[in-house]
Amino acid sequence: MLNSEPMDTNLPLATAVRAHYLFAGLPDADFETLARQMAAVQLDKGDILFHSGDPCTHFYFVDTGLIELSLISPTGEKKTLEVVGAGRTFAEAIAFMREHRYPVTAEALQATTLCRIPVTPYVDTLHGNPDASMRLLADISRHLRARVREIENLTIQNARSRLISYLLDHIDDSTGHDEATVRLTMPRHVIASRLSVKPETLSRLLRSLTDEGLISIEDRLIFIHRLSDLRLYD
Amino acid sequence: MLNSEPMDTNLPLATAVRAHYLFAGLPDADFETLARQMAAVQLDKGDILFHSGDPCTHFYFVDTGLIELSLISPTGEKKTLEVVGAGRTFAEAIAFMREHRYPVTAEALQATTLCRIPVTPYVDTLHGNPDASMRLLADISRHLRARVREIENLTIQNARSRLISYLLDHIDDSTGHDEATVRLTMPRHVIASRLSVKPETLSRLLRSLTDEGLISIEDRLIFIHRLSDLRLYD
DNA sequence: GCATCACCTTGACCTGGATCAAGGGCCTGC
DNA sequence: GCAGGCCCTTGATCCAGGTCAAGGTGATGC
Repeated sequence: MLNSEPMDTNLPLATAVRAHYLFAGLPDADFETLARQMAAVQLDKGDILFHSGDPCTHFYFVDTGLIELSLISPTGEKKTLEVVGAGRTFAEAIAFMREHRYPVTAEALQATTLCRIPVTPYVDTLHGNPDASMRLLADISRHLRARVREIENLTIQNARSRLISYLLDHIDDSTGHDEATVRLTMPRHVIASRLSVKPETLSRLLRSLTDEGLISIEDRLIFIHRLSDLRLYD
Repeated sequence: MLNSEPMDTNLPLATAVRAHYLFAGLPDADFETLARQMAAVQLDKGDILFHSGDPCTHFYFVDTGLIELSLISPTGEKKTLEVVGAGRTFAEAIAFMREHRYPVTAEALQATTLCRIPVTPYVDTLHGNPDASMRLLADISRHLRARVREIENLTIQNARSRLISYLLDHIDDSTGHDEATVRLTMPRHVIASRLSVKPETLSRLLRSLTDEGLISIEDRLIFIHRLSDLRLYD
């Protein structure tokens, strides 16, 4: 279950947070003050860190594990917005939101270690640190850009194109030739939700790409035979 | 056609920009410097101010008129993201984007007067103005929030619910009782695109709400008979 | 060894919204 | 006045993707 404890600023976790670009620009003194107010949080798979609509006072840094950020309808349907892995922060954009409530739900997809950072002290340090403010501006702008892209995908691409874009965006090993591999790090139903389709549809789409000879699949590993061909459909 | 000229800082346009919250926090001297680099822009209906993908160096303040921000697919399909009216800015979030290209296309829906503001000098003034930085952070966060809402609408609501939300969000005259009116300020096909449906579908949806007695329509004016009833479907 | 459960696939069928086609109302220019 | 454009509505039909139902596979526990 969910469990948190004050953080020792000498722990490796503190060092990892320090290195994150949202904190890298801060003077030591400011960071120390902040760090004393951070806490480590442990989550098991399936634990919910916060629900959409909960009052929000902290944002988070992922040390290990995976956090799924999703929207959930009154009828229980879920849309995965993003999956955040080690070394990244999430929910930092809440700092300046009118309604102080999380707009999304955060759930651990596996056992996860987080660093919880209180927003108010962080915002306070921004006042004296133009550089840090610029970094946060860049960060939030990047999120905004990503959301605009998502809307673009949802409205002017179909499910097949979204899957292809997803594959092309998640290549982990490109041999440099016209082929590549993608390792699926999340359960397929999470990927389906990220792509805004049902798992059945994802399964059928992967099937049809396979049948057309564009990819082949071995468990969680997907081989893209000809990147150039795949991109034609993007 | 598109036409621009350097701006006299004594013009009413400069006063209007000065009053906008992104500038209200700036010291006079900083604003003066900025204002000297601004220019007024006139657009006719249908003029395109910039296309998605164009290099971006300016953002804009709308003095009069309406600007449609949209995404356009290679096959020419258009999705309206937002329509910006008098007194508001747009494209300010480009300031911190990696790729210095507009992510959307901006088109005048009617004759429009804008003030064009160069990004770089604006960002420069932010360094010395923590308050202005905070305002921009709040502004971009609000945009981000709006996009997340849009994704929520697109994925977990259907077209009918989106229309109902739209109506409820655009009430201009609420008598205080359980009824209200909505004036459609844009052509229906633009509203359709904002809702991510085809004009035919919007027409049919309005028809069915009318048939169910929830609303009645008189040209560009929609009467909501019982707000409470309409909200049940939201 | 086998029950259970999570995860995934496959098939048959359904449906919301798109597409295609036609027509009506109302401007604007000649 | 009327020709040519929007802009919008309505009807008929289509289809991408959802829903429902039935397995299959593999991991975990007893």
